[in-house]
Amino acid sequence: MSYCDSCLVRNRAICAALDDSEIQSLNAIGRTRTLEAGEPLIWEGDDSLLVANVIEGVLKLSSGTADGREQIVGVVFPSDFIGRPFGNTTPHSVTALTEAKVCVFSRTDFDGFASRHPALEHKLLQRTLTELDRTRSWMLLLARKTAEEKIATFLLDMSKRLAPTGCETPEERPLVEFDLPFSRQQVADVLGLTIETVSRQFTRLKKEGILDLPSRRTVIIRDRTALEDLAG
Amino acid sequence: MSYCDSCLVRNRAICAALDDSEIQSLNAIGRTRTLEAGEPLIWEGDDSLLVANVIEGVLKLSSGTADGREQIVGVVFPSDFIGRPFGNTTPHSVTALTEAKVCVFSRTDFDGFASRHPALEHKLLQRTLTELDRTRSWMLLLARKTAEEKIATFLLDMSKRLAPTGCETPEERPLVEFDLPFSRQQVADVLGLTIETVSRQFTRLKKEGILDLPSRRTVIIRDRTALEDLAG
DNA sequence: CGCCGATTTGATCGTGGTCAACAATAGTGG
DNA sequence: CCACTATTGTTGACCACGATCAAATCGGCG
Repeated sequence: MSYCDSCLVRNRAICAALDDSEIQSLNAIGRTRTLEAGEPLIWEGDDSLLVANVIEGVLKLSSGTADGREQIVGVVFPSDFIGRPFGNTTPHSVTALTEAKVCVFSRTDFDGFASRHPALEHKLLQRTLTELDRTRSWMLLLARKTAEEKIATFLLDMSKRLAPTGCETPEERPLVEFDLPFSRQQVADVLGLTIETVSRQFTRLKKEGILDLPSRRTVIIRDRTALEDLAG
Repeated sequence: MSYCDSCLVRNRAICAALDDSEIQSLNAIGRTRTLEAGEPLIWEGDDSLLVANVIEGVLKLSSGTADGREQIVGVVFPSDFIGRPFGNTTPHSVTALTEAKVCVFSRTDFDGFASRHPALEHKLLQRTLTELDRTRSWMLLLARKTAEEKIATFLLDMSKRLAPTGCETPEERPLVEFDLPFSRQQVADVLGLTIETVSRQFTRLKKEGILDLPSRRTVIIRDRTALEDLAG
């Protein structure tokens, strides 16, 4: 009996490329692991020993300078793939933002398995290409957008990516109300801002009636159109 | 007889995954194209009709906001892959920075070919993973580094990536003198700065004796260690 | 209730952007 | 070959956005 049978992301993660017997063999080399909010899974610069699929929760990929400046370079959600296959070092840290469940593999085991299953590699390639597109778009935001535009873009992005994946794609059903899996500091680290600037922008959007912020992490989008205009 | 036989990047591009007979079939669906400096190959948001390998020259991937702010989100060199396979739209423009030669394929032809040649997809996956790592590192630069650090990092990166690829990897033999394939405006567009700031930083590095700038695009690194210290 | 970390708010500062003038270079045609 | 122009790059003065420093407030938890 395979754990994968009951896996929440069985049909969305790269595993969807595999049939039942193949899933069995993949299951044999993987194991699930639960992480608490704030718990690290991979450290920047470490040997690349692990890869994983996200089953539940949200994790950040981050990178920092020698003198302590930090930047979140990616955020991963259920069904996303984590880690650096076919390479010796992981260039970014991976840390859970919420309580999370991941399905981890030894990198070398996974590399071998992937090499024997082209359909899996194909899924991984598609996923990686999509992630590269998203990352490049984020570069435009980091380099050229104002603080206000950054915040607006970020909130719209989160309202889409946090939406439960049902029959329709998330893009079609963005959330109106959601809890950010980020502290103010982490929002700042995603957008290349400081915590104070993030805070000021949030309160401004609230004052203008575009948002409601009933608790520290809860966001309600009152006027999506206005937010889209601000996103630039 | 295959054109690929004489291809300069035959053993470095993803084509290296293919044997002679496979190269023949790939050759049958591709053609080479020459681009002049400044000539566009793909427009942002267009249907993804083309993919390509870079044979000679340097090209930029760029993205812009509605109101005209531009950001260069990637720079590609000989043997690099261009375009968005397995997807309907190319999210970024591709434009030649120098005179360039590329080997172009219809995206659908390429998709089909790749699906039948897992070794090719594997190479493409590796390349995409590496590019994603590089792009994420660049996010840290865009979001957190000062203008001086950006310029220093950029020049060091170029001194490595413009180095001719011989037996040793480029990383081991960075150039001391090279011609930038970028105008000042384009350097600004890579680093998320303005042309004036770029110009000021260049003259400052020259005054401090770290660089020589004998002509508009020529850079000579006089003190690499100092530059590395500035890169942060 | 009282403590501690997270967040908000306020005051001030500095980097890099903006606007403007000027200089150097490349390109063009007589 | 040189004048003339167009383009690109440099330099200067000033400004604004977001950073920094500092203090107050909120909220969760014992």
